[in-house]
Amino acid sequence: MIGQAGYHNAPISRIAREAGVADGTVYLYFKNKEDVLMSILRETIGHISHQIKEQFESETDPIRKLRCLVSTLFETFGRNKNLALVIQIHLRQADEALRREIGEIIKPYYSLIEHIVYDGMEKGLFRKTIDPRIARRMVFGTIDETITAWVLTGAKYSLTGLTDQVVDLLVHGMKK
Amino acid sequence: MIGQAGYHNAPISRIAREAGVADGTVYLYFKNKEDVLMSILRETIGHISHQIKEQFESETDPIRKLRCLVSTLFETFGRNKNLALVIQIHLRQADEALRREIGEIIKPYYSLIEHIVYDGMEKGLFRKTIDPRIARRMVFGTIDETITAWVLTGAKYSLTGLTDQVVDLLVHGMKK
Amino acid sequence: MIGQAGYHNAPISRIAREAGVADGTVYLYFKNKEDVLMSILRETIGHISHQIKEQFESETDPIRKLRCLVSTLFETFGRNKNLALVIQIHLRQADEALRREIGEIIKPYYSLIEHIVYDGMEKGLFRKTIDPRIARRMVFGTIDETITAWVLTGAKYSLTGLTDQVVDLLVHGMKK
Amino acid sequence: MIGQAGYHNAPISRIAREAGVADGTVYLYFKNKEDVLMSILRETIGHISHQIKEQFESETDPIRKLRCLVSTLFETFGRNKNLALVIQIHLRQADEALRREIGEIIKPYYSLIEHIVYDGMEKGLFRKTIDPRIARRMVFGTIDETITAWVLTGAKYSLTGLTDQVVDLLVHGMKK
DNA sequence: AATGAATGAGCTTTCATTCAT
DNA sequence: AATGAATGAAAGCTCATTCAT
Repeated sequence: MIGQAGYHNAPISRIAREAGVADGTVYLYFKNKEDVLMSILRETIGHISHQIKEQFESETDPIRKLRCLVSTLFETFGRNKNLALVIQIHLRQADEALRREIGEIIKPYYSLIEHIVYDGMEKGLFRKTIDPRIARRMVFGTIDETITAWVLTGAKYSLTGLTDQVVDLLVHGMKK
Repeated sequence: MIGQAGYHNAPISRIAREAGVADGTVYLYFKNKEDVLMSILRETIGHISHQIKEQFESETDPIRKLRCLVSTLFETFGRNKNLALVIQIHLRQADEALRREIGEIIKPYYSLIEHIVYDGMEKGLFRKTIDPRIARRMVFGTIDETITAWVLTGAKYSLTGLTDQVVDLLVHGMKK
Repeated sequence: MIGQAGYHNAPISRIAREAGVADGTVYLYFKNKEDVLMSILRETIGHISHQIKEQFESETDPIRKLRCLVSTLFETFGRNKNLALVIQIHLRQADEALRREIGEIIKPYYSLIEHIVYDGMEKGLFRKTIDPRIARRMVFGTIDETITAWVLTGAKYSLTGLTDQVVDLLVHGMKK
Repeated sequence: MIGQAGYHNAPISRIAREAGVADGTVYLYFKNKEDVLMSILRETIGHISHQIKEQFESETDPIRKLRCLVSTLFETFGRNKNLALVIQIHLRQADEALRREIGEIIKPYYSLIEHIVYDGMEKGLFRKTIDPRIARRMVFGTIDETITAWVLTGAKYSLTGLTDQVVDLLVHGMKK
C-alpha cells in the first residue's frame, strides 16, 4: 500500500490522499501514525540491506565490498530522495522508547559496515589500531552527509558519480 | 535572550517562558517561530565558528587545525546535546526557501573545513586528487555522525575522548 | 443473536463480533445502532418482567409479591452487572423521541410495581392516602439505587442478601 | 464561566459555543473535557450541600430535616433540569478511577442523608433495626427517581408539590 | 514596549454506516 | 443472505499567532 518515503512531517491526511485512500483507511492497516512511519522505515531498510547482503556473497575483497555498499546506497537513495530524510529526522526526533525501536531497524546497516571493517582488519588491509565503531561512524556519516547534501541542494547532479571519490577517501582513512 | 538550543520541538510558550518574557513579546523581535529558531542557530553557529577561527590564528599545521576543529566541536556539542539535533532536524525538515537560509547559516562551518582541506593540499600533506567538497562532507559527516550517535545512545561516554581516533581516521583519509 | 446487555458504550464492531456475525450483517436486522440497543433492552426487560409475572400467578399477598419482585431483580442484575447501566444511561441520554420509546419498553416494570401498590391498597394493607405513582417511584428508585451502588462499588457483596432489608423499608413506607 | 449543567454528551465545541468562547479557550481553564464536567459537578453539588447544611443548623427534628433536604433538592433540580442527568450519567459511565473522584464529590450528599438517618435512630424516631446505608439508598434513590421521572416526562408539573408525599413515604419507611 | 488571554486552524484518531462482492 | 474493506464526519486537543490593554 505504501511504498514511498517522505512522510516525515506529513499529516495522515496527506499520506492517505497520496495512497489514494481515506484517512480512516490508514488505521485499518496501521496502529497509529508512528506505526506507519516505522513500517515504511522497516520495509525500506530491510529491502536495501537484503540487496546488499546478496551482492556480498559473490565478493570477498573488503574494498570492493565497501564500493558495493556505497554504490547501492547511492543508487537507492538517488531514486528515493526522501528516504534519507525519513530515517534521519525520525531517528532524531523520536523519544527514548522509539529510538530503541529505530535502532533495531537500522542495525542491519550498521552490522554490514562493521562487517567490512572487521574483514579488512583481519585480512591485514586496514590498520589494527582503528576502533571499528568509530570507523563505522565515519563510513556511515560520510555516506549520509553526501546523500543529505545532495538532497538539500536539489539533487541536481549524479549521486552514483561520486562513488569512487567517496570510497577512495574512506579506504584511505582505514588503510595501512 | 537566546543562548540555548534545543527548541526544535518546543512550543513558543516554552521558549518565551525560559527566556523570561511573555509569549507575545517574542513576536516583537521575531517574525515567527521559524525566525526564532533560525536566530538561535545563527547565533550559536556564529559563536562556535568564531571561536574556532580565533584558535586557527595561532596554528599553521592543517592536521593540528583539524584536531582543533574536531575537539572544539566535540566540546561544544558535548555541553549542549540539543544543538546537533536542532541543526539536523531543521536542516532536513525545512522547505526549499528555508534550506537556502540554513545553508547560509552553516556556511562558516563548511568553509572552515574546506579551508583545512585546501591548506593541506597546498602544503603537500593531502593528496591533490581529492575533491575538497567531498572531503569536506567526509569530515563534516563523520563529526556529525559521531555526535549524533553519542546523543542518541544517551551521552554516556566522553565525546572529547574520541578526538584522537576520529582525527586519525580523517587525516589518513586525505593524506598522501 | 442478542442475549447480552452491556453494550452501552461498545462499538458496533464489538457487538457484531460477540454475536458471531460481520459488522454489515447487523444492519440487515437493525436500522442503526440505537435500534440494536433498544432491542437488547426490550428483549431483556420483556424476559424479566415475564418471569416476574409468572411468579405472581402463584402469589396473592402484595408483600410477598414485592419480595418476589425485589429478589428477582436483584438476582437478574446480580448476574448481569451491565444491564442496569444500559437502562439508566440510555434512558437518560436519549432525546425526546427516543425517551418515549424507552418509556414504552420499561412500562411493564412500572405496571408490575403499580399493580402491587394498588393491590396492597385494595387489600387494606397500604395507606389509602399514598399516591401510587409516587410510591412506584420509591420502589423503583430504591431498587435502582441499591443495584447501582452495588455495581459502582465493584459488586463485592451479595445483592440478594439485601432483599429482606430493602423490602422491609419499602413495606413500612407504604403500610398502614 | 460555566454555570450550566447539561453537557453530559455535548462536544467541547458546543460547551465552548454556549459559553461564548472559542474551543481552545476551554483548555485554558480546564485540563480536558473530563475536568470541565467534574468541575461543573463539584461546584454545583458543593453549592447545594452547603445550602442544605446551613438550613440544618436551625433545625433539630430529623423529619423536618428530611423535609428540608427533599424540598431543597426538588427546588434546585426543578430550576436546573440537566443537573440530575449530568450526575447520573457521569457517575455511571465513568471508569474506575473517575468514579472514585465522583464518589468523593457526591459524598457530602450521602453524609447529609446518613446524618438524618442516624439522628432519627438516636432520637428513637426510627427503628433501630434498619441498616443506615440501605436507608440512605432508599432516600437517595427515591429522590433521584422522582427527579428523573419528572425530567424525562418533560417537567410539566411542580416538583416541589411532591415534597410532602415523598417525605411521608420515606419517613414511614424508617419510622417505628 | 510588554503582556497574556483568546483564537481557530489543524492535527490524530474512532467508529457508525455503506456497498461491491 | 452475508461479508468486511472502505469511508469520512466528528471528536478532543495543541499551539502559533494576534491584539486589546
